Amino acid sequence: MIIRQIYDRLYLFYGPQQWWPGDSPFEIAVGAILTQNTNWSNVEMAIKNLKREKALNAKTLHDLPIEKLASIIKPAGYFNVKARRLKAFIEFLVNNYNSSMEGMKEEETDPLRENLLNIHGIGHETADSILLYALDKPVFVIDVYTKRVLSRHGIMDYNVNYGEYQYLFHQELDKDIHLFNEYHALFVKTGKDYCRPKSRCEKCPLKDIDSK
DNA sequence: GACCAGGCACATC
DNA sequence: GATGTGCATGGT
Repeated sequence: MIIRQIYDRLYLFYGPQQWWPGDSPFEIAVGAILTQNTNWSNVEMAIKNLKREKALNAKTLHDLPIEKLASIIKPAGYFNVKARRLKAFIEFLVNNYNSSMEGMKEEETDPLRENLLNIHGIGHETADSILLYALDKPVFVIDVYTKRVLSRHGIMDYNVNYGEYQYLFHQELDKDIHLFNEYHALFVKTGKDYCRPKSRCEKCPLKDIDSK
């Protein structure tokens, strides 16, 4: 099918993307919140600051005043909002899993996803990024690039909701975490290179792909 | 100086 | 249920 074809085409064109950039499941979860509507290079600065302050762990972050946390993550933008969101996630991790991502990893995917979505500041994409990239759960992550690429090629309307986009990938692909990992990363890559709002389709590896 | 970036919650209609 | 708005930094 076309979903598999697109993956093969992108993988051949770009090769493996080796996501998620991060040293630990905890760092990946923090990065998932920090990167909301934000360029990754800004997130890297914020994470570097957290490491410099030796604050990239649940216990330290839990005790850190929120104003202090906001100032540390400033380069990531929306720092007041994100400080609150990080605090909410840490609270969940401390209260339910004794501060350990390993404990979270033991959970069944579906109920865990529901619980993540109930945390303030964690929506579908952030929850799924944490599930796939930090916890090795076979959940496909949908983002603005995924929607842009599929809608550009007439595969699905841009305004269709998150769940329907995700359902398409879950139907068409084996539940393979390596495949899901690479595919999402490849969407981001090709989205940045060739699927911007101001179209740059001439050299796009998917330019002859059409659902019709 | 405008535009964009690996979203989400909340207000309003 | 759909649509609009605030949040903010750093790179191009």
